[in-house]
Amino acid sequence: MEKRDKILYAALELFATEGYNAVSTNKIAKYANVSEGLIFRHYKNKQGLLDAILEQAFEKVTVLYAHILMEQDPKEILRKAIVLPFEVDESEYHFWKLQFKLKWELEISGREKMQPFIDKLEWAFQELGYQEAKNEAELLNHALEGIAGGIIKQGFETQEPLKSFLLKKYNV
Amino acid sequence: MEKRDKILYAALELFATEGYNAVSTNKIAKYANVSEGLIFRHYKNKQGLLDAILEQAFEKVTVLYAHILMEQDPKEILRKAIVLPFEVDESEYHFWKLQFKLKWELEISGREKMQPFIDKLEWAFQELGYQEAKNEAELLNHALEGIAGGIIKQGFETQEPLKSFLLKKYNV
DNA sequence: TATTTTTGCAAGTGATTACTCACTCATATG
DNA sequence: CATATGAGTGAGTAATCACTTGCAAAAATA
Repeated sequence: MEKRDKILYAALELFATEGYNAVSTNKIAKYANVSEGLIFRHYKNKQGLLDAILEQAFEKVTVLYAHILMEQDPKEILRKAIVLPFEVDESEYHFWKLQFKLKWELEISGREKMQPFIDKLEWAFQELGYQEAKNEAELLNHALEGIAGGIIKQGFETQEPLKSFLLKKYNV
Repeated sequence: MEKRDKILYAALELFATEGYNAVSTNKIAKYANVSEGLIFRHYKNKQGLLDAILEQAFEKVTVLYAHILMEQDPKEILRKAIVLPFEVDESEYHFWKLQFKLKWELEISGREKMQPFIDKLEWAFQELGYQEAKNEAELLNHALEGIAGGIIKQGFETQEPLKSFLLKKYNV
């Protein structure tokens, strides 16, 4: 692995576990086994390093949601949406944790990227004859975000019962 | 207001808006119109200042949940729980935002304090004849946390429709 | 092979960090 | 009045912060 990437992944892991402001560039360098100056040769500054990480994260999110956004069967949309948080690859765990952390630490909303997903949920609920499709979509999204957060903070198993429960509830 | 309290409220506001690690004691002192040294006369260190804030926050949370924990009518429990996020006093806004921020920035769970509330929800669902009371309680809790977070980040109005929607959904 | 470009490091930079110290002042108590 | 005490300050402290510089080795290009 190139040192440039070692820096990025070290920063990702540290940012995700300790937070952006709590991690110094010196710490990143030591964790990546690299001189501190090299960070600034490859990235403009600390913020630029974070931007590079978020860009990669954005790609991963895009891929993850792609299957759902392409799906045409409303029931299948709901099923895939519910199952989604439970099928996040462990190797991408840090990316997800960082999303949640930054959402609050730096007030990076992430809402814009989610909107197409929520819209698709709304459409699915509409197709299935739900009266208040929009509210149903917002509510399910809240629940799924809560589940994802629960998985990140307390582990997989704690949220597992909610998966089958939701699948049953929405009959998918 | 005593300077000791001015420090506390200045720190609360700054921590809530910018985050714990992003705010220096120098900044707090200037914001509170106080010498930096005074912070450390009244509080052991920066962490001690945060602890004092959280202690006050804990009392507020306790009061807020007290009404629900004392309630005996299951329907009324659900109704009060759903309405709760919408009735947070604006003067306590910073306390709430700080809770969410610290939950992720410093990984302070807050789960322990919530557990009696979730248990009460479960009991209410059980009384109302719901099959999977525990899952219903966890799900509603996730939704309500999502709504509270939405109120804090995007404002009251954005979540308003979900209130009446939930009240209707649970028939309370 | 000669020359340029990229990659990398060690040792810096000034600014900022959390925190301490020596001290003054106001009030209270004997 | 004399003295003890706690509130308050402003100038420090060493450590750490994000970031820069000078220079060498390596790699790519000619």
